[in-house]
Amino acid sequence: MIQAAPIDAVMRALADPTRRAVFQRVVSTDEITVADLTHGSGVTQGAISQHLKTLKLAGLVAERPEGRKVYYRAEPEGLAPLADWMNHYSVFWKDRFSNLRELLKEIDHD
Amino acid sequence: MIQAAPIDAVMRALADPTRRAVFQRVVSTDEITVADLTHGSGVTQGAISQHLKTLKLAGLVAERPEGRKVYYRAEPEGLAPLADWMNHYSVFWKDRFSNLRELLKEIDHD
DNA sequence: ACATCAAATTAGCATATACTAATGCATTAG
DNA sequence: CTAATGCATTAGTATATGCTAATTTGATGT
Repeated sequence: MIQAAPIDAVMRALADPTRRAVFQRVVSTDEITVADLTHGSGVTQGAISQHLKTLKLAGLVAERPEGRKVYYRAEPEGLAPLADWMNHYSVFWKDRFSNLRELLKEIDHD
Repeated sequence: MIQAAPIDAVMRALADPTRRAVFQRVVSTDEITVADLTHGSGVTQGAISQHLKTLKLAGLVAERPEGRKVYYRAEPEGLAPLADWMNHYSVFWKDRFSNLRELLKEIDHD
């Protein structure tokens, strides 16, 4: 091990395909319960809870307990370390900026 | 395991801090040999070779053998899967676009 | 030819990780 | 109060991973 920065937690959290899939499902919904995430995930509820814990520690998701359910939502700022890291290599992906360019236009018109 | 896409190889390759450090050193130079990468890395030459192999399989570096040395260089397009993945969540990092905005200006003036 | 050097590969080991099954802990329903 | 529900946590296990030390492979130098 060489460092233990936030980028580390983020990259480790997103390295696992199952966990990345969980994150994507959380992102694609406003809020979603553990039970709903478990359905169709291919793993047990316990595994989902473990993945959510990892994502939470990485700052990628947040929870909102309600009764005996717990709703999870994506945490936008959690991706910041990764965005910053990418930014550092941005000269590399100049050619892939078409979408971003469009996005910037949208932001400008907000 | 749920999938085995290129994003998977890239994320796994960049998940390890030591390997990420190797990549950064490769990026920061035009070309660099295994021996040079080994110096100051804190791990053995064998370990560095292993990390380079992983990075190569992920498409993040390329090699140029010359005599008994092998020069490694960064492979820009290897980051494309990660850039695309980030792009998918771009609505999340709207607020972190200042640098990109500057970069786009530079590109526009090329 | 022989020794040396650079890098890749291998075997072995220790740790980390992803998972399941089982259990624990609140909360709600009857 | 008791049972059931939703989620977290734990123990245990199998596999993956990162590392070292040693060896192999290939190229250069003497």
